[in-house]
Amino acid sequence: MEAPLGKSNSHEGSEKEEKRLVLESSSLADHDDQEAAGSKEDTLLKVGNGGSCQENNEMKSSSPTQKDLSSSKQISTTSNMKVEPDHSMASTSSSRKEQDYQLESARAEMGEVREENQRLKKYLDRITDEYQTLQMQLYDIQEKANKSKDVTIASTNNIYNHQDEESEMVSLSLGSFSSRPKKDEKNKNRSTSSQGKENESDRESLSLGLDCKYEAPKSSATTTEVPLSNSSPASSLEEVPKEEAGETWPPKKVLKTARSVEDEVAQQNPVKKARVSVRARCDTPTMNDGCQWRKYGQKIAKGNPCPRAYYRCTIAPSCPVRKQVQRCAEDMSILITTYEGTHNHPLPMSATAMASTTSAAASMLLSGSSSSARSGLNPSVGATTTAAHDLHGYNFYLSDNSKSRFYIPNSSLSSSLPTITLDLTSNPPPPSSSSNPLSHFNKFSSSSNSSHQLHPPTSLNFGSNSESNTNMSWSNGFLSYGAQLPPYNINNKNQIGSLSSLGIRQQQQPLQNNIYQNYMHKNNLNPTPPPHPSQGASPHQFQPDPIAAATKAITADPSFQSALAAALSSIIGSNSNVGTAGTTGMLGNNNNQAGGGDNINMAQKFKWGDQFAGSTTTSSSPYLQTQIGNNSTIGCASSYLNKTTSANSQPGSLMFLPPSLPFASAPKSASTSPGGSKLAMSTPARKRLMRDFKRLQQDPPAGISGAPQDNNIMLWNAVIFGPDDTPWDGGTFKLTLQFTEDYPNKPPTVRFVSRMFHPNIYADGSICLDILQNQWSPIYDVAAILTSIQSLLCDPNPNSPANSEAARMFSENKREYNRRVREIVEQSWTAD
DNA sequence: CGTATTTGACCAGCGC
DNA sequence: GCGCTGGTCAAATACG
Repeated sequence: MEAPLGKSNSHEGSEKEEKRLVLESSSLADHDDQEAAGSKEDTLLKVGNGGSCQENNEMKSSSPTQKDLSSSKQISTTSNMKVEPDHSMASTSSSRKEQDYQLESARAEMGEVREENQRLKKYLDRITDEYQTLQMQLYDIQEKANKSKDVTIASTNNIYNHQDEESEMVSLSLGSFSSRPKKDEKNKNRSTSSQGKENESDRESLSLGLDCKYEAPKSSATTTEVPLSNSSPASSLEEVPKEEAGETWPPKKVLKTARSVEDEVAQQNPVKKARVSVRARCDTPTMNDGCQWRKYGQKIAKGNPCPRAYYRCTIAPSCPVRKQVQRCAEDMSILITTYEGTHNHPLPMSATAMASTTSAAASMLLSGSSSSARSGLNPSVGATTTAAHDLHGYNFYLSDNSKSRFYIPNSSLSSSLPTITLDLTSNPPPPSSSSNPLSHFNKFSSSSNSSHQLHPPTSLNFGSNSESNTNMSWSNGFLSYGAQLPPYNINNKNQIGSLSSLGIRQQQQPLQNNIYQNYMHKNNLNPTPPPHPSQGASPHQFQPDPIAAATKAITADPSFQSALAAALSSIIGSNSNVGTAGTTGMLGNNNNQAGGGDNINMAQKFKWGDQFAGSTTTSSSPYLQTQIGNNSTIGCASSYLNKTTSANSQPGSLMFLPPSLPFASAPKSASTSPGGSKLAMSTPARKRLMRDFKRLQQDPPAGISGAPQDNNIMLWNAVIFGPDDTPWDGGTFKLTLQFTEDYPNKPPTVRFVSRMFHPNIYADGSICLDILQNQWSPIYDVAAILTSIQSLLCDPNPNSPANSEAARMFSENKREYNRRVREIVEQSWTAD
């Protein structure tokens, strides 16, 4: 791969043109491209020594990096053209004419390629449309079926299921351009034992996406199929925007109605299942993943003194999804939740994040399996997709029990299903790899001792060439696979797993507490969470004046009334929650009853909430963003999100305390919030902002308040309270956040309205903060932004001053700096 | 009293 | 074939 790349570097211009063309093609083509690229490499290597003529640049454009379905055509063209220079160098105008002719023909070829790309694009669009149509039909059918729960539905169920399967297949085929063959397969298989055949067809469809030549020879009843994964990796990329649009995951989940016996057998057929295991630090018996679960069993598993609990999804009586929950034997603070199966019902908002994540993870697992199977056929490309993966910034690795089966498509053991693990407990890379420049984001790592070691470490960039890719992590993503890393790193206290969009607050809190405790430990502070205005029965006793002043300041400004309204309603409505939060640092909403039924209720209370596919925490804050250690390399102040090891980091007290003034948990407020019908939410950005807003309400970081303006969700007003026990203590600082339709792909423009004196805040209120600029990631939501800014207040970076005076003062005369800050704080009380 | 959880029994798959 | 293990079921129990 490298050699041809190097050779083609001299033709970057033509490459760009070619890439432009290529970008139009579906990402699914990539699999084929890689193989095609491989052959191209050979060609280039053979003929590429003939020097390079400018005239031929266009024709040499078929670099290995290009992605085009019709690259094979170009290969021949390229090779021909590459040979040409040898002649041209030795001859004169006659050969030049020949070159021109070749150039013309090459251009013609490119035109054909463009047309072919267009055709493929249309084909993809059509498939997508069909898929959406099927979705709609499924919804209708399910609604009818639910209304008339009649036994006779059993017969029609087959039809529905078939349609569901088709839908599922379509979704799987979105990336493979193989829906038609699949449908044929379905028809063929309809009359027989549907499950195995379905597997086969699914398998084929998936394999087509990876390697058209691959045939699952042992597939029928022994192939692994991932009900969790309704999306191929490629479609996953596309799904994220859809998910933002609130219709991806639940709809994709097959909406099977009353489960027939066959279906039941099928669903429980281990052959069909893959598992997604989530490791997370959690103090509670189960993670709150937004779903409603019922415990149906408990068992002591071998090698672990902690019992393993078995849960099944009870959102829908027919839902086949089950999960196992068990404490990690090595570290009791880690909860291992293993999901299995596919929800066959729409999910509550709060559950979609985990569901989509596990779905994508399982999808990757499947794709890895497929590719690995294929690798046997074509080892040169097999490694490209066989890997642990990174999704949404989480650590993925293949579990040990999958090491033998993950790569063997015909696994049939229920006890050792293909499993992919999301490690949310810490960063997997060991210290030796911590300096890896790719470690900006959490990476996939294959499990230790697994056969993944067969694949050398490398990286893939998924879709990073597409700005339109709204997938939070793909666009950032390096896929580091084959890394010979331990599956998880429990002991690395400085590395905190990234848990952003899983919607698991229970996971977050312990992690946050870790951050907090780390901070406290580093600073020799009493780990007891500092008091906070809203905490306890007499919250205001601590700082009555600042809070009163803050309230006055806020109320004085009509533009912040929405934020205030939300805050007040949350206070009124969340006393109990705050009370339960107590000193544990847990947020009030965390009901860890094995179900999260409360979440569901809450989600249902949000009438508008169901329109969101992602949970309110799908975009939850990247509190746990892996520390990068690049503070000094960034022009602006580095967010605490990026430097969890910073000794000067923001006290976690505010973050990890029970919610303060801001919305504690107020479903009630949702109906009265600006998030109602007033706010148009037709675009992904708006929908995402609504989710951010809801999350701010449900799970507000302490000391932060924010809300969109009444008639413009793209413009938010926010208030940040100065962190306690800092010179900023008691300050109430107003900000505006101006979002664009590119959000969350692009950061909002954040500006302090209140007058500030801070090394990283310009005179006009704009903020020099890395995550608002070059370190922005779509996983950051409003809460994360505000929390970062809040953290920035007492953790400035004087090396990249936006306010040179403040920076100098901060560095040279801290006393005077603090005095100026206090002035600002006092001004914030009376500011307009 | 309805619902959720617990717990022992049962079953299936796998390895020896 | 037997034992081990994982997974599920369902009666018993606990809880609100």
